[in-house]
Amino acid sequence: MTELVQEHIPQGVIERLPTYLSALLQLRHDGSSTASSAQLSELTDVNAAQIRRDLAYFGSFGKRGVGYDVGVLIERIQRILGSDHSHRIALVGAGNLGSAIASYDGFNARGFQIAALFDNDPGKVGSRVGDLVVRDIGDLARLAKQQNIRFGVVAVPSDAAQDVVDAMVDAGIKVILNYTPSHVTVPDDCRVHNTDPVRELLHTLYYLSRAEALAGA
Amino acid sequence: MTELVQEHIPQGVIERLPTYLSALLQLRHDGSSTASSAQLSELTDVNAAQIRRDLAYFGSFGKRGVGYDVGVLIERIQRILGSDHSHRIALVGAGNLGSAIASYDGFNARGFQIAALFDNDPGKVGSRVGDLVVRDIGDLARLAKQQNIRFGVVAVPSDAAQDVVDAMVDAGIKVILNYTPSHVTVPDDCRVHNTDPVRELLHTLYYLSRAEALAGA
DNA sequence: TAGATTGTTAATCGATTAACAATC
DNA sequence: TAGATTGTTAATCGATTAACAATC
Repeated sequence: MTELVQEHIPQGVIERLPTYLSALLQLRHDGSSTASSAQLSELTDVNAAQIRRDLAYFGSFGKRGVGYDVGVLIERIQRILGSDHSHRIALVGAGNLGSAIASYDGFNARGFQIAALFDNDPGKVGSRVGDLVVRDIGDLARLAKQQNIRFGVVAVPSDAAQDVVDAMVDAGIKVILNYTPSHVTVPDDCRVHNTDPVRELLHTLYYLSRAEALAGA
Repeated sequence: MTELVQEHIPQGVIERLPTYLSALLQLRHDGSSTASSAQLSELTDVNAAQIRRDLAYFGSFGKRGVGYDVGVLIERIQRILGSDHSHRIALVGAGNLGSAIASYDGFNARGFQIAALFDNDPGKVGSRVGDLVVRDIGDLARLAKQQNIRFGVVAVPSDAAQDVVDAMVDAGIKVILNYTPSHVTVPDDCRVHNTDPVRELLHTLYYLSRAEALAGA
């Protein structure tokens, strides 16, 4: 029996699922076993009708008059997203940023595991960063293929970004998180997400400027 | 003479302006003096008609038959966003992550300046990180008010996040970039942006799972 | 003038939300 | 049964885009 899924699901829906999941994980952590769309709305700043509508794209997971079972909904959303099992990540760059990412506790808790840490500095290769031993960047392709790693995180100096990305693509990595401000290119079957803090600041700056203009006027 | 600006501008428009700005800065860096909406479309993956439509919310900046003057458009977008002058940022946390952010070269290049770095560890206070001297977190409010700092970046351990955010709010900071996985709360007149890499990975994971399901079937 | 490209309209497309019957 | 809340419809709202007259 195959799952019934509508042919096209709006991107906005997919982007909100992780938000719902975060809220649900928090609810479970706090000991709640059920949640209504109204409660989820409170926690996520998403309209309650929209939450129900979004979930309905994938099936009916709630009980009328009762709400949603937190555990069940977590499981269903994780299944939909494909995070019902752990995914391995290759992290490249063992400097300050790489070390910070390697010890970031947000990955493991939510289905991602940093499987290997690479650097091109012979002085760093072999040293430990948290639980990881720094490996030579030359081993990336072999290890990534061996372990079927499809996620990569780039935490190297800007001017090395494209080279690292190219190496990741060659290694079969499909989703890349780029922490450098460099614009990098990848083939069509890969995705890059640039974590550009300035872009976010610029966008909020617009609203801030207007609020201050109003207050000052 | 006041600027003519429509009463309401869609949020999507505001969110795309930084994208256009990045492309234009790159074009200027590469020596181009004019750009058509078709060229910008190529660089940004945004429909050319939409770029023209978006810009038209704020005025008419181009020349028919010619295109947009890169320098002029950069200046106009920076003026619209409020990034035509530099903004000071207070960074809290002088660990690996804080040190990496302090030396991130993407801020200065685009109108943001890390004005001060704070930590609560007496062993770190007074030491240097790049060009900055680590200051005591107790000095945040005084310095932020003195220098009219309205941007804050949180790079501390998760369990200290809310305390730091509270201190930032007290110090008059209005826009906060939270690098911890903790959910933090702020008053209505402040904005928090959580840089949650897992959220982005989860969302791309959905598409990746489907692509692989198709390929495997 | 001929060619190019903007600014803008009007049509399409898609997402959001209020409302409510179904039902736990 | 009465109360609550889902799942879903239908209406609204808003954003995207093709098309083209204006014009450099």
